[in-house]
Amino acid sequence: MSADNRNQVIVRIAPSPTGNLHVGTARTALFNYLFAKKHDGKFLIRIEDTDVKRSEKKYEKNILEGLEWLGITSDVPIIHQSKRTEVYKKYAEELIKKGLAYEVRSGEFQSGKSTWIGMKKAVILKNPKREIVFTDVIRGEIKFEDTPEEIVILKSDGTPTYNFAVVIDDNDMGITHVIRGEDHISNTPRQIVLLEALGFNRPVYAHIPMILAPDRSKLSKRHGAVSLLDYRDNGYLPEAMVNYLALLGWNPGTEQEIFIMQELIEQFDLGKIQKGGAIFDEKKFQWVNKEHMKRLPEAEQRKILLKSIENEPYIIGEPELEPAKIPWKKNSKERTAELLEGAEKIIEEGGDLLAYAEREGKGDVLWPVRYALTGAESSPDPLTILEFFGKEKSLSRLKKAIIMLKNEQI
RNA sequence: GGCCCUAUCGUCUAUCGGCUAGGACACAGCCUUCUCAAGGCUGUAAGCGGAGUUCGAUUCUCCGUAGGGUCACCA
Repeated sequence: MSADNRNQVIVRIAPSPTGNLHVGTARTALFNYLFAKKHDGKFLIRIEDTDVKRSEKKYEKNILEGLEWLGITSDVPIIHQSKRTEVYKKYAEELIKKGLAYEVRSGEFQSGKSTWIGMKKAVILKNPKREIVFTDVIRGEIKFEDTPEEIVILKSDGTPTYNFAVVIDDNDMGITHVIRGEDHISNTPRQIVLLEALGFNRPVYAHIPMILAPDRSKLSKRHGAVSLLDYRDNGYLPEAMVNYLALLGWNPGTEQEIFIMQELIEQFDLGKIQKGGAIFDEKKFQWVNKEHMKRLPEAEQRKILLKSIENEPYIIGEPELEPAKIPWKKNSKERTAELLEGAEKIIEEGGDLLAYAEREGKGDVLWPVRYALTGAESSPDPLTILEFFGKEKSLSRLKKAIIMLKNEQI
């Protein structure tokens, strides 16, 4: 490990604004954030927007909004690579002067598939093939047989290539630990080549495993919500997302499963990160969300509950009732009709339905009322639905159920 | 295909050579008349294969197998 422990820890998340914030990126950001806070270091956000064709402001906005939703914010103003073009050029010129790099007209560059662009020149670093070895905090020693003989550092349009920009920025910003996705392992040797050419120090590397789809393939749009803010829009708690994401690929070695951010910061340990990829399990995430929900004040829970049923089919459309399902357990249709009529009266008068249910038998009253209102096997409790619908809509649904029961009796 | 990474219940994982392999989610069954969600209890379920090291391997080494990543003037 080459980092100097006396120095303050500085880490970063470096997303490129070419799509919405992905759960994988969010977790990488979280691990960086936890590590920084744990060691009283700094966490910063750098937008890698050197690809002008694919970068869009709306994606940048989405990414920043998603991170903020999770409570992950940059300790310094957000950096944009697109504003640092001159810096990269200067370093490239330096390399040319030292004889380590050379300019080439696009047509002369043979190993790329690209066709010719114009009269501008790209800059390429010369590199003797050699073995590169580095230490990864999570995986130990990683050895690469060789490195490419030519590495493009400046594109013909004057913008830096990814690897070049990363190495320069990480150095200029004093990044001590590069914590990123496993998909960057194969970039590491060429970044080391570049950083050595520039005379920089190596950061400590930690490559965290990927988040996988249920079929162990790469997580993508066809697997449902991979955009982080979709979860927010579906009513999930940011605390739950932080908790679940942290547990995907990491655990403190105890049996604790529910954490708040502060606890994660205290217990986080890079060395305890898993090596293999992990599947994002929607079901377990829901459970984590539920656990966090329980910790909320009741009024808050109720608000979220009401919002979450907004789009249920039984709320939007008319429920289709099955007469046989209206009575509670073994209760008779006649008795159930009576009780529903009783409930109807109470609702009309604005009386206390719960008190009525307690008098007549909770299940016998509450089940048919709830079922009459929703037609669903499971839903929030009838009192909540009642509040949601209001008197008029509730009464009309109750009447339908009563008529249905009576017709059945004949 | 080359290079690289990985491999414990269906899923997330514990185990840092001694295991009757533990927990959680999911699933199944039972209980709970404060409806449903919930809650409680119980149960089913795992060390990829083959060598080696060792008194002893899930744990260490090698080979195989499988999965993943990466091979751009994208990031």
